[in-house]
Amino acid sequence: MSKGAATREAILHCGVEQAAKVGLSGLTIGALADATGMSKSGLFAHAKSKQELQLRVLEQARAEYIDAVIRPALGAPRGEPRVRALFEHWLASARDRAPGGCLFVKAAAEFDDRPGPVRDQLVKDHKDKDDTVAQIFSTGVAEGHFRPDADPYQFAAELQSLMLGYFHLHRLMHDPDAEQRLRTSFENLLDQYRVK
Amino acid sequence: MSKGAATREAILHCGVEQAAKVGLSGLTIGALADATGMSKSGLFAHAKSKQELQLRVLEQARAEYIDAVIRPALGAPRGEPRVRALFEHWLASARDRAPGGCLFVKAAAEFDDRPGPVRDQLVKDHKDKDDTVAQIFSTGVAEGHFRPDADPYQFAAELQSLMLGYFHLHRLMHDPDAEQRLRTSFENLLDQYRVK
DNA sequence: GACCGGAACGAACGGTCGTGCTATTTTCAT
DNA sequence: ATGAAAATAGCACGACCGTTCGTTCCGGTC
Repeated sequence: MSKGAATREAILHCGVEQAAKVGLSGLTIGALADATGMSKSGLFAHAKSKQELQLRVLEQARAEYIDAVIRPALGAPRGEPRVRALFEHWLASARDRAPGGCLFVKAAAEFDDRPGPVRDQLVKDHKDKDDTVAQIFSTGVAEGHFRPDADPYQFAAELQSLMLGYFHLHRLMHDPDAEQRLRTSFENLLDQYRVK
Repeated sequence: MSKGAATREAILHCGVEQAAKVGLSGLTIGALADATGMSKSGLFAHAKSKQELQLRVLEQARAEYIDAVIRPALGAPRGEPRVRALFEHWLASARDRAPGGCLFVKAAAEFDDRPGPVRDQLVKDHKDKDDTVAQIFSTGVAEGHFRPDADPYQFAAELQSLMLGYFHLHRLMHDPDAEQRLRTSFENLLDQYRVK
């Protein structure tokens, strides 16, 4: 790997970390330069603009999420086990990411009212994730684990809601019961969709 | 009402509006001064610091939330009707607040990793809200509408999750089905807790 | 050894931020 | 009507923002 590519990777890694703490808007060129031990201008040369940097960081976060959550889940057996694997990896990646919560949650709150390329990319990423979750759930329907009349996208939306609630309880409220509450809700959710 | 109190009220009203768009951190003295037709220093004189301004805006938003959601809900008959009233007013205040979503949602995402008075106040406000929701739900248990072994705070957490999910779908994804999905989830939630 | 292209640096720019200080205007009780 | 008090404006500051520019350093090529 060339020198430039290596530092660019380091920059993005630090960028995701910092953005998870202070958001994509709070992400600052100077602070990121300090964190990577570079000069502001040296770092800036790797991204033509701050917006470009935000998009790159978002792309990196997406890749990390896929590696940590989606891909491992797809390794589990089709149907409910795969849905459970998705849940467990999602929860683990959310719980253990310290400090700073999920970058996507923060970015979603930041950009839901700011049109532009960053927002567009964010919407696209979330759509992709919803598609994937819905498709994973569908294998559960095909396997006969879940009711055939279930709406996979309704499930995806409800699972997303639960995760958002968990983030809220865990990161803002520092509620020690956050994980237990999430697990309870998740089991209830599965019960709802399971074939009786 | 004295002149000063009037403008202070106008400032806070504009402040809540602006903070709902760009967040409590994105809230800027200069922009707020422009919005209210004042000079930066003139407006600044009303708040000793930006942090103080953030706290005042938060206080104002809390008051508006109580007026728009909590108080009307408490006017409904005890039990499930009151829970439903809470839900409807909450949804209405979230749906019709345009533009900019719920200030508390944005602020929660912004400050979950920034210790300080603002975060403390935010946690306190959310705790108060959870207490109120749990207590409203409890009247449903007392009335025999909900299962006596139900955990009111689990219900509060799940309702909060649903609202967060709705915000996500509605404000970021612009999903036209957001409200329908929320209503479906809410009915499922009530079913879960209802006495069979 | 001369040369070259990429990588990083330091300094500086224009702009905006929050925040003080000092006038000036406006309000209001007497 | 008048004088004290409150409200607002004007101005300047230091800090930090994203961005640009010229320069330097370093590894590989002829």
